[in-house]
Amino acid sequence: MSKNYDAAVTEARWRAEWQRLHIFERDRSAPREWSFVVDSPPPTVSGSLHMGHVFSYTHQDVNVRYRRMRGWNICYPMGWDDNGLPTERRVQNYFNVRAEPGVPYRPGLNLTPVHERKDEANRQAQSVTDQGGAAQTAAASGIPVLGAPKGVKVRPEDEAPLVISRQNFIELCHTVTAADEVIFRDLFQRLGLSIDWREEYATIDDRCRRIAQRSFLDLAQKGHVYQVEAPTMWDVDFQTAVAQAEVEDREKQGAYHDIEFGVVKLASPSQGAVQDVGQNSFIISTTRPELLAACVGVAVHPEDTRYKGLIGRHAITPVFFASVPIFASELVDREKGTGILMVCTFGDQTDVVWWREHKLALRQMVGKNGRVLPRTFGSPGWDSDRPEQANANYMKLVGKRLPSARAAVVEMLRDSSNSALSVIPSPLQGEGPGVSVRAPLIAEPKPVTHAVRYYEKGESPLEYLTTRQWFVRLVDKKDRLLEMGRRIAWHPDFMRKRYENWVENLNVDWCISRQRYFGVPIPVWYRLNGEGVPDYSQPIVARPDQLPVDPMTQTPHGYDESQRGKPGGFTGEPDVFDTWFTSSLSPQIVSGWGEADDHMAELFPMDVRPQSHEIIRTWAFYTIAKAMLHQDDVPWRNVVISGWILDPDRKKMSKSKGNVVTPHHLLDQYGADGVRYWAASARLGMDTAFDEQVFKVGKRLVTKLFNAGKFVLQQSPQPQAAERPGNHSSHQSTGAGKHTAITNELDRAYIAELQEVARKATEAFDRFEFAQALEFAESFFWSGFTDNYIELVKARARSESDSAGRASAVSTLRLSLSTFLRLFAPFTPNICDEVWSWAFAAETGVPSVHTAPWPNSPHPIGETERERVDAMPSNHTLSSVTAPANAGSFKAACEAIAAVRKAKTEAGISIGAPLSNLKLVSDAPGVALLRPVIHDVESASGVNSAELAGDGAMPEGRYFAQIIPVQSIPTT
RNA sequence: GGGCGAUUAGCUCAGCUGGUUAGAGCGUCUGUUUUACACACAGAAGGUCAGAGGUUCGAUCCCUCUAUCGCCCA
Repeated sequence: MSKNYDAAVTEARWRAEWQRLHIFERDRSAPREWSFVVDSPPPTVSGSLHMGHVFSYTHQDVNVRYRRMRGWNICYPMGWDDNGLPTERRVQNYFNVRAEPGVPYRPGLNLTPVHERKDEANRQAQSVTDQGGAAQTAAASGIPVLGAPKGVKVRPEDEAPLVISRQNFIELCHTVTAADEVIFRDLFQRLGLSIDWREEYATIDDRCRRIAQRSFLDLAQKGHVYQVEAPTMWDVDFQTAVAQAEVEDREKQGAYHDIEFGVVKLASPSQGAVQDVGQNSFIISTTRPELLAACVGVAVHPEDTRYKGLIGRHAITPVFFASVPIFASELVDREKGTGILMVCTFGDQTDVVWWREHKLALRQMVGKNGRVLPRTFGSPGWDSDRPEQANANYMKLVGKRLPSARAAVVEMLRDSSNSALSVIPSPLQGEGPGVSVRAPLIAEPKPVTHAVRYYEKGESPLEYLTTRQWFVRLVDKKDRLLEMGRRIAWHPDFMRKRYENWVENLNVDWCISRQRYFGVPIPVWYRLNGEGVPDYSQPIVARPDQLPVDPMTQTPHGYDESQRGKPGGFTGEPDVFDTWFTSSLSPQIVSGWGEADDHMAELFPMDVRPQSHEIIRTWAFYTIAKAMLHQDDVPWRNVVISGWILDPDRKKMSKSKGNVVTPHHLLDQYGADGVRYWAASARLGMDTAFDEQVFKVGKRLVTKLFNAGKFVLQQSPQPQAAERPGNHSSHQSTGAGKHTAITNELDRAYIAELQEVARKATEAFDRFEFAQALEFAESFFWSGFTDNYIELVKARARSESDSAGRASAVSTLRLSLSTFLRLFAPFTPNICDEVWSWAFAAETGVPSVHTAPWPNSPHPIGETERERVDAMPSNHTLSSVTAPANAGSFKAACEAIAAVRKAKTEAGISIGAPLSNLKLVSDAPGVALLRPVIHDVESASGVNSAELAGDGAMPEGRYFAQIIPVQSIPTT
């Protein structure tokens, strides 16, 4: 035993030891009722590692380690969520490449990452300039290239991206994610997560691809998926559809543009011209003037008296002179803007609803890349009363991105010749151009802050584009989804509400297709007709025995590769699944659903899903949906929600704010145990401000365990025995039965309290409230054990005369240490196993504390566990100790010694100073309680014999100490 | 605008089913080198439990309203 604890060395040793002992490995033959199955959400490895990962993944492990000690057969796998947009983005930036269809595959393509190319260029620059500072500046801003004309700088990231094939691009994605996985695996292992690494998977590997495609086949067979060309939320930068769950609102600065529309006069008023109040124009207020060319209607509230007369008539748009219907809808917000609004293809979700309900025209002016498409007014679907002027105006927009298109439209709106009223015949003003009318933009734009929808990972506002997409039908299954939510126990319970709110508000089906390369392919092909046009109405779905399949490189049954893309042949579906489509299958993946080694019967539904609250509406929701559609069951029985780590100002940590804390320096400084303590001390579901002080507390606990362990094992039950650990066979008994050595009243009373602490910690753990369990164990360890019990029995544990009392004290110290090591093992696994290994491993025959029985296992979960608990020697079993005569004996002794300490402090003498006289005053019951344990109080006080007075009135505290110190202590 | 949560010591947080004088750690102040530990120990100061009403014999806790903060959704 060394003087100080070296966390880094010890933790590395135990990580290796746990692997060697195979203690994290699931017993694959164990029955379902003894198994505890964890559905750990596979992290997205292309994201940055932060303390949030450490936080919530530690929560999982703490619960898992507890359950393992209770004797459950643990299934704790880990996967990596590799596919998706973030990976592609990383690969694009990392190698400066772009994939394009039709580019030939280059086998063995070996690319240097951009930053390495920069380093290389930097080295060359350094050798030329020979100036460190200059080279650094060059590396940051651009570096001179050898052979290039002087002063010309080329940055690798400024070079045009290398265009590569789909297959090469996918290979690069695999390369990058494989490297990312290593980083995550290292962190998780360093944290000491007790994962069964034999079960490691990646959502992009063959097995997961097969299961994801099997999921699609099952949904197709059950009629839950469909394909349709429909307006879908679309990210113009990434050029892909996004699902409702991936959308977030951002408060953005915009402006209301007040634009005057014209009203077409009633052609043949049935009731005469009487009620034509002469309203030949109205003002709409819009934040999206750039969509004016896509205007297909005007909506007003049916009860809005201001516009009632307009319903059923037609409006004329300025600039493009299109005639569009004016209709009534309850969905119009009368308070917003002027209460009358233009309906476009498509400004938002409501436009889509109106387009469907009122059978409006479709004027798609925004392309998939977010630029304005070429269109011709005057052609079918693009009516205009003045096509030449409309087209001249529209030409100024074509090819522009939407922000600059907006500026251009606003300019046109300032031009009075673009007024809608200029084409409306007016009895007063005549008709046609040349009539003096005002500009359609009747006022300067009014700045406004409003919510704009973005893809959560995107930087341009989402557009609604009509594209062909695959969907899973969920909107018609809300009731069943809610029922599934009710069948799951949520911890804390109020988190269920978030799920329910999400389901209740669901209004579009789950769009599962993504226009990406790196992902699981949608396993379908389409027949091509004689003109080579795909027939989307009857997709060819892959056969089960083909999975996993890539329709872009493999062929459907009955076709061969030469027919690809040919008239009468076939074409492969180029799209891949939404990431959630695969990652929502983690319970099925771990259980091997439909695989040769199908373990659904042993592992499904799973016991617990640990996760944080921001993915309730996405990950948890989709996982519940999948289990419902495939297995008609819940995916798990419990969901345990971790909160968030906020920065010290209680703000959400984010890369853009630059307030993200990464874990590695904290692991170096406080050890895995210290970091785990920090994570485990947070209440379930609660967001917590990052506070480095808490790590310090964790490290303190580790040190204290080390020192307490050292002290306890240095005590010998017999005066003559050698002072070394492990030599305690004399009082050791094995198997169930009574602990014969612990006879002293104080010791028994102390053990009774420890037993109560263990019981409370166990109950807290069973509710997944690990922080409470830690709190119970920690406070009693510190104040009950180290500050008081050890101090009270120190003298007796070394007594040369009272051998029974000494044996009792030492046995209690050891049983107590054994108990605490097990209570803390889920939280600080390294130090606990280290101290356990000093003596208890050999003594109990249990090599790791993590496989020792939990100190409070009243109801073993099976025969194996019953045997394991029974095999524990009685000197490691709390329940083997005889109950005390008075339950309060220990507490009384603690209060008495506290009174003595207080008196000593007030007298200004050392806490260890001997006393010549001690009088303890209390009431009669207090004295009676204290009398049986007074000897330990006396020795801890430094007095030979104390006087007990039972007639005192106690203003505060139960005991009051009157002391006379030993006046002069001879110095030695 | 709707939903959920939070507000307790200078800071980070506990506080169970309503029940003596509201707790812990950190920080602060004072003291102690004591043989497991100075990464320790002992003692102390520090609170109108966000505010206002209500229910109750009794409210940090239950109810209503208000304020502030956070998240989610429109």
